[in-house]
Amino acid sequence: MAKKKTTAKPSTGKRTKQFWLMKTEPSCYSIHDLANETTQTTHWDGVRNYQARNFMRDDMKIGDEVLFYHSNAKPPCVAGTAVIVKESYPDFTSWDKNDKHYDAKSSPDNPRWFMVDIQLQDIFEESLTREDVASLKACDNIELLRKGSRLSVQPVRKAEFDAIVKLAKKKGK
DNA sequence: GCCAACGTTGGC
DNA sequence: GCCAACGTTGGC
Repeated sequence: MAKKKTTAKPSTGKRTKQFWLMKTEPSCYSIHDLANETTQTTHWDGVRNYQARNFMRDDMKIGDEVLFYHSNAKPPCVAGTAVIVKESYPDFTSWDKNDKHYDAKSSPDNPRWFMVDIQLQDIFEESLTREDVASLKACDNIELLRKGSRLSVQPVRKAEFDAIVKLAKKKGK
């Protein structure tokens, strides 16, 4: 019989809530489309980038909060917030031959791509532009504004999330 | 529409 | 394992 390992750290209490930013092109799927869904919830299908997938598959937990970002918009902006309501499960659109993001290497038996469900939390009265975000001291190092950054699912620091929400409320007045 | 920055693919 | 070629992302 194997001896029990004693090196593992004990699991102590709750995980801290994490924050994310998820990009979508509003011409494809906007925050208003999310608002129009039954229970204002949708599954985040179509991500075909490993780093973004790994964040969804491994790190996103129910209750985590999300900045909802409109890319390729005029102007591109943070449009509101959402919350994770279902943790990762296979992206079934990946084995749908008629889907735009079909991947022959993904199958129900061996899924390659994963997604989560998000629910709308808030639509900002005034969206925040990249310039707005850049004006925040707390966002000096935000991934979104890093040169060359293209990740469609990315972690956000709590201080960044809070500062963005705060500015959105101020701007919306 | 342009194009810089990335990520993936595939020959070698 | 290298890296050129190609396709994609996304701001401007």
